[in-house]
Amino acid sequence: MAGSVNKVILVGNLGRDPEVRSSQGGQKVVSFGLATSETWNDRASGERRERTEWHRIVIFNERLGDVAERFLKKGRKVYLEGKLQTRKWTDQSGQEKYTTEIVLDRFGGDLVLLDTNHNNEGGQGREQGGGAPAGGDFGGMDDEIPFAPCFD
Amino acid sequence: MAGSVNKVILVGNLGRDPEVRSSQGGQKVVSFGLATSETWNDRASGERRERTEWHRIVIFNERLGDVAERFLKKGRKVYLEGKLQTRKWTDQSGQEKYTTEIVLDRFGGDLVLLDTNHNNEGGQGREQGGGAPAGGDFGGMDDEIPFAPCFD
Amino acid sequence: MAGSVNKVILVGNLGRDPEVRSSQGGQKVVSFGLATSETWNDRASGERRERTEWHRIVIFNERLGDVAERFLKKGRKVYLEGKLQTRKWTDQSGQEKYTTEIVLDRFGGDLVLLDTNHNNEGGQGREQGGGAPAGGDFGGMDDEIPFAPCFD
Amino acid sequence: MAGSVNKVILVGNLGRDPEVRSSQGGQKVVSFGLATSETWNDRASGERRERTEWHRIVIFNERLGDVAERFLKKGRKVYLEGKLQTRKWTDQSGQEKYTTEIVLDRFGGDLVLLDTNHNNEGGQGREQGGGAPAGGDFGGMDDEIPFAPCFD
DNA sequence: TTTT
DNA sequence: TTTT
Repeated sequence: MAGSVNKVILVGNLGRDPEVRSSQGGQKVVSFGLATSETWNDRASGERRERTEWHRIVIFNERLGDVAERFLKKGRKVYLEGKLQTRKWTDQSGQEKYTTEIVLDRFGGDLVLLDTNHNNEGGQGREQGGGAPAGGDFGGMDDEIPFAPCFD
Repeated sequence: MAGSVNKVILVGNLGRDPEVRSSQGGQKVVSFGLATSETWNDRASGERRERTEWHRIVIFNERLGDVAERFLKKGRKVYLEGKLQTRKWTDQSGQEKYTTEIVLDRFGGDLVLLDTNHNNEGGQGREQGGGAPAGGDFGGMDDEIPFAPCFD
Repeated sequence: MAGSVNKVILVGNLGRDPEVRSSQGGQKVVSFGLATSETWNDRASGERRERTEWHRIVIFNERLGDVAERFLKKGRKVYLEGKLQTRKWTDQSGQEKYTTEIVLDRFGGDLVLLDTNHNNEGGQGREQGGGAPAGGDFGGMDDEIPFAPCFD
Repeated sequence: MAGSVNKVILVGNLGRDPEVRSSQGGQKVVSFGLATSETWNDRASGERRERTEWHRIVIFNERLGDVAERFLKKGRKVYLEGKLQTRKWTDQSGQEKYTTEIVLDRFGGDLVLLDTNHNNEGGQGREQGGGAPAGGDFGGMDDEIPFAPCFD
């Protein structure tokens, strides 16, 4: 189809430790559920509302699967890039069902750990705080750059 | 869950003309199926392979719904940004089913037409589409999936 | 130009506290430098290398500017969505210069705080750990969903 | 800085045919200017306004460079994914300057052609472009900007 | 420089 | 159902 894009970008938290399995071809496959949530004020009642969305993540990509297996744990926050894929399957009663997953495979995908200072259950293993980058100016860029004008 | 992101970016082609309905609240809702495809060379056979993925798009956003209703037609290519949302519903036999949709609502979403010079076979710049098929089953997905409810 | 997209997605750390100013129109404008970094193994030497990139962020969007002013601090990690914009300006010696910024304005942009448990310098104000979502299954999705097959 | 993301997503049109050069290491490098534009209604006057933004694209990625060299031409519309990178260079008068580019390299990037049926004025499906202008000044930006060095 |  |  000459040019299409299928991309999902998520930042969320793992609901459980990842599951690691092997595909038919002996390839490692890592999967987990990832939660995102959004909050808003209900228009009618004015009440604060929240909705959590669960996403099925499936990693066929070798390198990213290794990262996931080693570093991802229940509760950790992660940035993730993949593609949408819907599979058909048949349940025990013979019913056809569809499941949509976010897939990271050899053709694409990305995985970035966002909370390296994650305290474990035990509480020790705390890493040093803050992700403050060294330096901290505008990267050596000219300080005399004038204030950004306002368009419109 | 302080800080999550749920974003889908698609470039694909509409399988049919959009369907326009009204939600319980009288709000316009526009929906359609969008196809993306990827091609690759099979590792074993070396053959060229292709896989088409169908996405259910649901637009609650007023402005984008208007754009979709007026300009989107079967076959047109579009860039689209939304969020993933999975709904549970019950079919006629009482079976619970889940459907994942890409939602554009008042909290976000984007829609960009990519082929404004859409020429048909005839070539004379006629906007195509014709008798928009009443159906709209979204890629073989169950046709009895109920109308997407409106959140908020 | 019938259909274009200009989008930047960054996850990085603030180099300094945000600066807050007012535009000509009395509108609040918040700006800061954001650092991203990438690491890789040098092909020749095999050494681990790192490169930090600094981005100039400018927020014209009212709501997001408020969020930035109240919650963003030096060192904090943030997910951010904006567009690229290059401005021409003239320095004191009359030289023309160009600066590229990531702009969040009333037409778009997003800002998500990623480290709510950020320890401040003083160390107090620590919030409770972990962003582990409640529940933690695949969101009520059917547990009998079979293992994802491997494509290709 | 444990975990950062630097991603640019653009859909735009090439201002000229791509330039192809070789880096110090003999690697092919393809570059071009890409235009995006946005239109809006001015709040005060109500007038329709348009702003075009020019982006410098630099492709170090071998596979994508080949695609760009073979298929991209002046005027073509393309979806493109890369990362932001700002380079410092010194002009002939010894002035330090900075240039921000969107880079696609071996670590990432994507390129999708969006108008394969690109018809020229003549209409007979001829790929356009003609005598690719030797210039290539990227949106009025300084023509003396030196060739982008190759990292790694 | 593109495009509508 | 689209598209090449």
